[in-house]
Amino acid sequence: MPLLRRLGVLEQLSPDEVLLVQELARQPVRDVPARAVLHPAGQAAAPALLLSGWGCRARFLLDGRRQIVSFLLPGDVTGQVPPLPSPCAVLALSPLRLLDAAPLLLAAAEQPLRFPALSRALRAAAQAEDVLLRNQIVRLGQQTAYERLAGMLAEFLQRLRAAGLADGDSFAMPLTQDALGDALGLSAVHVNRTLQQMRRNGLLELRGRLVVIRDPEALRRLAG
Amino acid sequence: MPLLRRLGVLEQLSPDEVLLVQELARQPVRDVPARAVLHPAGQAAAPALLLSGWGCRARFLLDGRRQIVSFLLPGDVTGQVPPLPSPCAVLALSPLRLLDAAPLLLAAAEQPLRFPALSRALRAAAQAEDVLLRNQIVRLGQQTAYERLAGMLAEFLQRLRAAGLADGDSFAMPLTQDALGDALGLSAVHVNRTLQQMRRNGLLELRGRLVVIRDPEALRRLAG
DNA sequence: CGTGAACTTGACTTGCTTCAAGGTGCGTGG
DNA sequence: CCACGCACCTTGAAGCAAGTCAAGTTCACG
Repeated sequence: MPLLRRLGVLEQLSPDEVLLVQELARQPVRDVPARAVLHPAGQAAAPALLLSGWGCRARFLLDGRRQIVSFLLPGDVTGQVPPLPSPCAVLALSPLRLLDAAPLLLAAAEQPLRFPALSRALRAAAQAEDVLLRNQIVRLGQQTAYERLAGMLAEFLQRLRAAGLADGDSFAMPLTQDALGDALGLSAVHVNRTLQQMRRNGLLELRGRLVVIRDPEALRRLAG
Repeated sequence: MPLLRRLGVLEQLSPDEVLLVQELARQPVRDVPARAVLHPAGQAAAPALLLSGWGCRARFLLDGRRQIVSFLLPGDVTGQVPPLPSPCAVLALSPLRLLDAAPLLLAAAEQPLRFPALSRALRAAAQAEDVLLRNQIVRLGQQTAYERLAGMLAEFLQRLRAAGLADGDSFAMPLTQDALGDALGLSAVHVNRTLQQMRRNGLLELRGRLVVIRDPEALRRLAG
């Protein structure tokens, strides 16, 4: 379970916390097909824990342009208690398996002393999300298509590793080039050409949805 | 005082909170010249309350490119307790007057029941900052130079109004076109040309540092 | 098989950058 | 008081990264 992995890596869970998480695991799982809208922009959302699949937070302009603000990967938690309306829609980019995260968030918010590792881990996750937002701003503002893509892929590798979902330097990426473009402020055509250039330069290989990073060092250098 | 104004607008202060704020106002003010580095990237920062002047959070790439991640306007609070290292540097874009914000943040964090309006206001401010980050991502990812500039100026107007620093539809903007460019992912030259086009289109007037918005409606429409 | 979504490739266009050369306002020191 | 330097703004010309349009190709799936 990616969340356990992520929390466990960060902190040692207390017995009470282990119980809470085990109880969570017995909750019913919610399945959602690719392309589903988990909730539209401007609505308050029930918090959810992503077990598997990739989603995103996105904003739409009046003329249909779409900006993917951030990606949601397995182990991520979306929303908060109490739920607040957000200007971002949440979309499923692949089939998703979700768990209600309200018990988790409530426990951490209302009894931080009883669930110390959990609440610290959740605060750290929120902090990390903030850093990713700022990284995204740097990418979009200053970097070339080549650098943006490198940075994004490096970020995926790092996040999936933390969730135990990377196999060495490779991982499954259930994204269309269109979605990548909408996140990176590029056209899908240009994403395509840039990926090809990276393959030609020996940075990576693509086998269907599988991304194999051949030169992680260069990737990180490009990302800055 | 911009902070009082912003907090007061949002919430009614309790007597205890009024006392705390009055005590703060008796603290020594820290003055900082334009172009100063309040603290470099990667260092933990003491939290500060900005009384006057404009600053920014910025990140630098190895080759010198600079991305201004967010602007700090009067009434804004930077940093947290306990201080945490951040990948962003904090810079003064004009002369600044600062106050130590540690007492404020500590009070809100440790005695939320005694300072309810204050802690709610600070949470709301953090939330608002988050929204601005996402807006910035949409701007950089999807919008043209013209739209980006419109959105940024609309945001300035709105934020300065909340701080009581806008005079109708005009405000003082102590920014170079270079700084605007570094925030919007544009060259200073292009910021210049775009501003001229806005003037020609009757969107705004510039008189030195004074920005006079002539058509706030159009500005907001462009921003999306 | 057929159908649609995603990926690929080529030709052309464009928004923005870069480079370069002034112009302007202002503080500072002779 | 003037001259100098410096930071900032303005304008023109040329180049380029990325977008758009359009025509396939590949592949998964019913």
